[in-house]
Amino acid sequence: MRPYSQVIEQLRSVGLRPTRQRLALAKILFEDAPRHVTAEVLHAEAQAASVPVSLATVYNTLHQFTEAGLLKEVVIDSQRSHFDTTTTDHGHFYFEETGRLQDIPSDGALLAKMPELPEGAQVKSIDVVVRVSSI
Amino acid sequence: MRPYSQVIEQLRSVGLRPTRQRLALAKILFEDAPRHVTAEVLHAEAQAASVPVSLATVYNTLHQFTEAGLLKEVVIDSQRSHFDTTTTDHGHFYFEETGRLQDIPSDGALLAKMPELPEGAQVKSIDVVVRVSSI
DNA sequence: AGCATATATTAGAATAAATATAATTTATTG
DNA sequence: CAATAAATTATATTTATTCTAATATATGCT
Repeated sequence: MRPYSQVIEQLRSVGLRPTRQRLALAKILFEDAPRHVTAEVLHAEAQAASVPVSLATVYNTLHQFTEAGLLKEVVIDSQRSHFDTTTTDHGHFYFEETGRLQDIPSDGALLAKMPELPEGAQVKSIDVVVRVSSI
Repeated sequence: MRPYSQVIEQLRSVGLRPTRQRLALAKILFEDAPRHVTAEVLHAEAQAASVPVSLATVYNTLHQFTEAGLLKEVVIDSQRSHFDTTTTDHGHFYFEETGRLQDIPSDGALLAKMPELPEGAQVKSIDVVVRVSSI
């Protein structure tokens, strides 16, 4: 069993050293993926798992993992950043009461047709958020 | 010509007094609608139009107008809030280089099918953001 | 292995958007 | 026009995030 070898390889392939902190955060993030985290949540979970990692490193790591294609940033509210271990195209349910995120199966929220793009524009991503209330 | 009477009525109907500041901000917002603003932009435009209004009031007003259904909040990036004078359902193009927002005509980004909702959940809104780059 | 160096991590300071506070001003109602 | 309820304001505060510069760690070379 080489539990980290895959992540180590992925990190190396994007020029990131497999440090103790990055590996520990990767473990938390991916061992029960798919999941969604904020920086604060990930930091708290690291502390709880006795992994001493600073909040600055959590932020750095989330952004580096996102650049490396291991995570995807999900824009849900304008006040905190959310990251998703599922990097393929898909939408999200956002539960307003709890703040919880849930993936929408990829066939469940496709656009009926691609809107006409302004001249010269190139699509970077299509983000779909279905805000739901449980009340 | 009673340029404000419609806004005054709308404010009254939601229990908001038609103050000098609210009317001035409404004028800026709606006289060349449809448009999108952030709090900072609206504040700057008010100053430029010699309407002395504090940033706190701009924030209050944007939220009150949103509650009243005169504006719609658009979540584009996690760091500043955007507001849209168009309150009907529609998506947005977001130009990454310039930060500019552009409405997608309502027939241009409809979901192919409504994703299956979790039990007891009620849809509040469906937000579609197409991030585009001009490079 | 040991050393040099490039890269990471960290605590803490700094920044920026947004909200809260409490005093003052303004709009409404009688 | 007075009473009062609501709104505005300057300022302080909060919160998420980024920056900084010092320290620590990983890597490559011998």
